[in-house]
Amino acid sequence: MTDKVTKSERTRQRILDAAAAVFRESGYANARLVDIAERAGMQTGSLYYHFDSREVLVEEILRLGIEIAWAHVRAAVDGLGEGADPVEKLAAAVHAHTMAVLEISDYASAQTRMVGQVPPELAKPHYLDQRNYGEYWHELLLDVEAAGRLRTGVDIFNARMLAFGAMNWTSEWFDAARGPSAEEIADQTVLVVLGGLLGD
Amino acid sequence: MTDKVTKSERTRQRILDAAAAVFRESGYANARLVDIAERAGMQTGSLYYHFDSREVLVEEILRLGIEIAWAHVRAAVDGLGEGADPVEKLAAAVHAHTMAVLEISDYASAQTRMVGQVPPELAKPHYLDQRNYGEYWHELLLDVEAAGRLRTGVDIFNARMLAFGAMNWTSEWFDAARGPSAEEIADQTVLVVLGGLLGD
DNA sequence: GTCTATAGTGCGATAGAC
DNA sequence: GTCTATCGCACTATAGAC
Repeated sequence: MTDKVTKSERTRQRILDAAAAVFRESGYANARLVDIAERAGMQTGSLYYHFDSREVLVEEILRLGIEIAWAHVRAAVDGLGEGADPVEKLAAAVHAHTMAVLEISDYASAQTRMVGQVPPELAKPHYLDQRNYGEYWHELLLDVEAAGRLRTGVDIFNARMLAFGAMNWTSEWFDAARGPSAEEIADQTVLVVLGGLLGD
Repeated sequence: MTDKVTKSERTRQRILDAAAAVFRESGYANARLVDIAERAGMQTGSLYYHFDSREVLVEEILRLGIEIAWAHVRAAVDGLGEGADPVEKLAAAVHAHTMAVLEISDYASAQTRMVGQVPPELAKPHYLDQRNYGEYWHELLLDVEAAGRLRTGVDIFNARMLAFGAMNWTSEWFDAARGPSAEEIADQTVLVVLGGLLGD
């Protein structure tokens, strides 16, 4: 009847955090369990007390990556209030998603990096998460379209995918040590993506 | 004194083509030499007569991927004539690069897919190719800027990277079997990317 | 040049002590 | 729960026949 988390649960979380960081950094192919274990402060074999396989670790991170990014996006959009301008909502969403990928969450970053690399058996259970998150964005864009602000001739599906490309690719070229900050990149992404999708 | 290519050279080319197709399809991690050999119509061990290792195969494909995409882009841009509008040149470049990635070349597609997945030792020799191609795009954008057509407040480096994101990510969602054709996607990419980078 | 057979290796996974 | 030790597999890579 206490809400204190068990030691096991905390360790499990520590492993997940370590795995997200390692997968973010090394990608799906090059991340080894020994790296994850080391970062979590234990031996490789010990991981198996908490997770059945490398695969379930990957699945969990993919799932949480979308969940966390989505939560940040939704918070930013909802923070504008119910009747906000659809264009402002879209801007908030682009900014929040980009920040989640670049700086806020190793999970979100690892998800975008890994999603195109994992074998089909692992990708398949993840499709539903992607669909749901995509559906959320689809509705943001439908509102923009209904307001007559979508660029003429642009299909709403293509628009979404091109926007995701610009946003998700930022993690490929963002370098925390040099160059523009995450915040700057997120601002620029808003500018360019909205410029691309809106107006005429 | 004949320009007839040797059998060995043709076989080497066949292996490269097979490898580009397999790497494009499966990504760096999941592409096995046995898949490549099978597609090239030989046994795994036979590959080693032509290539010293899997690594050099990957390096070659990364290099050729940029080379081929670049050649298509340059041809499209040059086809407009010397004094063409910088904006038209950019549009031609975006269209050509996207088409190269989506449909024209397994090498170009494999390059964009693998470049973020390969271990650092393999990525490093590839940096120079990326730099040179990036420099070409940088100059295209400088001309757009000089013509006063670049969107106010957009940094030219960020602009380039965001454009590459939109273009390269298309291969993640393009499905030749269903949905919009490569040509349609390339057209839409031109519309959105130019909308994002230009005007105000 | 290509084959078959096999050596070598890196890493995920398991077993059993503590 | 975590450790050490080791198994087993899936590859890459090599050797030698043809």
